[in-house]
Amino acid sequence: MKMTPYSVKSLLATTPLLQEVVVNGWVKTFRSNRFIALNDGSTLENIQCVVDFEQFDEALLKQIATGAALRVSGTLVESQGKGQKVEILVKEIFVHGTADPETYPIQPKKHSLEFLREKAHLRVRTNTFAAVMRVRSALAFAIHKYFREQGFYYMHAPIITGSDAEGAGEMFRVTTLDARNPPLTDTGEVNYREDFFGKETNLTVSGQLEAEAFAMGLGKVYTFGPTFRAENSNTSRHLAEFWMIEPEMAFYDLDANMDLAEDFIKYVLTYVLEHCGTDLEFLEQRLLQEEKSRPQAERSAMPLREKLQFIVDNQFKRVTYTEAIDILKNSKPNKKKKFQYPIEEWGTDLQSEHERYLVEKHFQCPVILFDYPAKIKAFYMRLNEDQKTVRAMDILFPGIGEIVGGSQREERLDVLRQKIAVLGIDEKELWWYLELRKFGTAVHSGFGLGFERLVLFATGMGNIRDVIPFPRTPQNAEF
RNA sequence: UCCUCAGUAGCUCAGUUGGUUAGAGCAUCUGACUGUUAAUCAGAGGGUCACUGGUUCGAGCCCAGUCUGAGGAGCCA
Repeated sequence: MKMTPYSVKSLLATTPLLQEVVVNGWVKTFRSNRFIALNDGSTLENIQCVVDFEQFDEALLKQIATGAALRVSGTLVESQGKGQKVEILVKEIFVHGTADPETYPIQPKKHSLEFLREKAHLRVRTNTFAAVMRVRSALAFAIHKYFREQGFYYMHAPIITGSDAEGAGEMFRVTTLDARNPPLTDTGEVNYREDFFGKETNLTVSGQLEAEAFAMGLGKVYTFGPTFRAENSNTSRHLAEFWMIEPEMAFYDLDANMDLAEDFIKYVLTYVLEHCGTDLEFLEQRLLQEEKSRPQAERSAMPLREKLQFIVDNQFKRVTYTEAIDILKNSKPNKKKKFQYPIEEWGTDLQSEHERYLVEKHFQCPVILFDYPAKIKAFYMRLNEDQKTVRAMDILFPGIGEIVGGSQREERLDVLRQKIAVLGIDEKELWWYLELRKFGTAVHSGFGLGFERLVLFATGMGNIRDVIPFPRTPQNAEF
């Protein structure tokens, strides 16, 4: 008898019953020497497989422990128990592979996220990580779906970059030179002319410059790929390798850019609310349990799904940097000197505590800050008429902080050259970027969205290392 | 990188003012039971108290250094 195996997900939705079925999966628990809870990753829920232990070899039953991989065949019937609608009356069990309970670390109990981080190769077998990774996959799909429906083209920006003027932090060097004995120039410097590319190269910190080039031909494009930052960042919001979505649109000004970013975020959150109900419900309960032990003030204001729905239903508040400074200046914590960095003058960058006050206390919803002082933002952002501010925007989310950073790009060649000169960047490094302004330049805009920060928000998880399969952080590239 | 906190059984954690043989739950093993939902009941095994050095008659507890982890800050997405 050869049958195509069912997924657990499809079995749980199967009617009518009394069919002969085959299913593969891993044992979650084996209760009373009779009930196997089997899961194959297709859904959070398990299929209960009922074994008449008198009919099976004792040696076989001993192999059925948490973590073992099985193929089970039998009859799908209505369950006599209360926890599930259907179950399989088992006729045959094949053990693909055992999992010795003495050494298998994922036992049916609560494990700390820190412990599971050290078992990243096994943690996807837990309910929490399987749910997070299914939501992550759905979000990635929704992103492509959204842009496709909006007439965007997906482009692949290079991972290895030769530009060192991107100004988005420390970079990882890419080289084939012998680290212990590199070729040197007459002046004793490392001679990169002898390196693979004949120049210094790094892993990309942003696909933006290349996306701008493509937007000026394809109109609307987006990148969605890995990004690398060699910053020594040790926080729950930073990774050395992460995934970023960077749309870039010709003929879009900053207002259109903000409209797109807001619509985009709402679309993908709506998608997971509609398609990941079971997983989100589980993650919501998990969060509720976790927060029970915390004081009221530190708990989430809303359950997870309600929070996501709230984001979808409400307009993001749009505030200029100048307005934000006024709000902060007149805020209670500033007057009572509660801020570690008091707001004194226009022109300084906002600290985390200021952003959190605006988002979590003052507006209590996502905030888009725009028109920042030119001197605290990157050289490629478009200068406003006031000559002081640039058309930059950051979207701030409760609990996450900055989830999007974007701008209208400086399309005027003379203005851009002047800014490059002031910053002391060599024009030769950006020759092709400047040519985009020389030939058929146009108003254009774009932004970058940190994918893991989006997953963090959508799943209610607290640490970015728990929403990416195998996190890379300073001093850690295991797996 | 800076600040703060932590490291005790496979896992989660308790361990009093420094005092004799370091405890619990889960997991494991043995037995009982068998329509269970992280099954239950009885018993058993399981420890270099992160590491190195110091103070003391005596250190899991005090001190110094190192390592690892977490939270916050900076950098940013």
